[in-house]
Amino acid sequence: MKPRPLSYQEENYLKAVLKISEGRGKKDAGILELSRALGVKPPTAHQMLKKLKEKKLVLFEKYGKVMLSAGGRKAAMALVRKHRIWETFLHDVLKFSWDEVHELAEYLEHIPSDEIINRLEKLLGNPKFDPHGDPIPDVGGNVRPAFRKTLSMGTPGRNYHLVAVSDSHQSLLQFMSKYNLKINDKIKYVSELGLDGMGVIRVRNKNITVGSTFMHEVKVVCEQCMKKCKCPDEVWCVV
Amino acid sequence: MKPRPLSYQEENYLKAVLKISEGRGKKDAGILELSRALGVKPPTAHQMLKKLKEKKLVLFEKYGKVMLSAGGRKAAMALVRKHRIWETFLHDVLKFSWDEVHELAEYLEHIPSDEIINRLEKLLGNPKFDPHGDPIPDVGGNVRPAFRKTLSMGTPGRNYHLVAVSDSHQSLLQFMSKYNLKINDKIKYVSELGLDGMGVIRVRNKNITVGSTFMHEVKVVCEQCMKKCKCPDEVWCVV
DNA sequence: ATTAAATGTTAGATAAACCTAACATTACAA
DNA sequence: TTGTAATGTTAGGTTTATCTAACATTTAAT
Ligand SMILES: [Mn+2]
Ligand SMILES: [Mn+2]
Ligand SMILES: [Mn+2]
Ligand SMILES: [Mn+2]
Repeated sequence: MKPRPLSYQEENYLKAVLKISEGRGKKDAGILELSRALGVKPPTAHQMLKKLKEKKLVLFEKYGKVMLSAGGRKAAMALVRKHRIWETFLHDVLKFSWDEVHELAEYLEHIPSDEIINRLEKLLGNPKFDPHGDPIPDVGGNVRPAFRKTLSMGTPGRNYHLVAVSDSHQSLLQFMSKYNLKINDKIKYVSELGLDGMGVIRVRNKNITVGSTFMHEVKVVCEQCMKKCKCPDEVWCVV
Repeated sequence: MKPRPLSYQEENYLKAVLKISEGRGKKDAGILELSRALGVKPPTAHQMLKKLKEKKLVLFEKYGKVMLSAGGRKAAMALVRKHRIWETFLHDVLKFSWDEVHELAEYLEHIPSDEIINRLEKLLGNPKFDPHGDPIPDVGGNVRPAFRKTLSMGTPGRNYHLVAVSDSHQSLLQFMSKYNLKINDKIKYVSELGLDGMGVIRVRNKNITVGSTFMHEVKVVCEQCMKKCKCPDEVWCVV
């Protein structure tokens, strides 16, 4: 077995930098955020990031923030592509539920083969989105920009399309299964409750009271924007 | 991500002990053989085997040979099952050729999920053999005993069924593709050439001269034994 | 029975990825 | 503007899996 170009952990760190630095309007990542996301202590993340800087995969100055280099971004995107194609395979072909696929894909994404991924993609009919509604990068690492906001950023009274959910929040995913909420459902943001960030939504003529996690993790696009995005508060999310 | 019960390498060592100790009539494995099979130096293998002995996965006395404990054998068999089911998936569903699947399965076999394997098995129609003709252990880790010998152990003049090939010998697998030789082909062992272990076989009314690797790596069952195995020189192979 | 070759063991070193404890810098709020 | 909280850095240690060099035992051939 030939040595991998990047270690298992190097890949995970690059993916974490991508997720944090390009999430909800941000453009760089701090060591502390990274260490939390990766479940390690700050000095561990710091050491790894210094190594990735040596390898020219990240841009990172002393006491500064971290960004991906072109090469680092390409590697991270390749990982996201693998992750989402595996999730789609597990969901569509092996019939795992959407709260089960993320954890398994965390392992499968590190299998060092682009060819498996390309063949799976074809087998699945070239899907553009994974089971959680997140866009699947193409072979070149490009994602079609996905504009969306969290429900908590929405305006009570308006109609939205539920386009994506957090892929790693098990209990949220199970809550949604229970109420039969799915990607692409039309939902109305009825009202804010003003208590613990809760709110009320209306789906298929039934009101559902949802909690703070739902409000912050579920991503929506407002009806007008389905055709032409122009709301200033909808953010491009890669991950 | 929860810690694995066994590390990636511990799994590989157990599989190597299984392959060597239960291959062609043997019942234990030496440190030197193991180190060669694993591509490490003898002290490395020695150290790991001591650790596996602590964990009660192998039986191993000072200056003695290595055998699997019941627990170690179960873990090793689980790995072989995963390996062969992944190989079958890659071959049957993703259409990889039989010389490509082994290397990829070396990675996939370590994905820590029994459920993926069970669902793949069902998807594939509960196959009993992998693309190289090797038997797939069931959920309990049992393999149906497979009696077979190498062509070099055969008798010139007799008819055989080609039942299995080495899964890791790329050039042999490519040679066989070239001559359109497949699992389950009926072949006649025409003659021994007495030079470099070469021989001549006859398949579909055409003679093919084959080399030493072919003679030693291709496994066959003689026609009579297809129904009832009784040749004393046919050996039970798990791996 | 002796000796040489093959095989196995020990000791000590290294690299990767993690840790804790202590220290340094930056950000921001009073 | 200055002090505290948040964030980042350094130093030094641990574990796992690897290595080399030296030594010990077993096996097999003379
Ligand atoms: Mn995911
Ligand atoms: Mn996803
Ligand atoms: Mn194989
Ligand atoms: Mn095989």
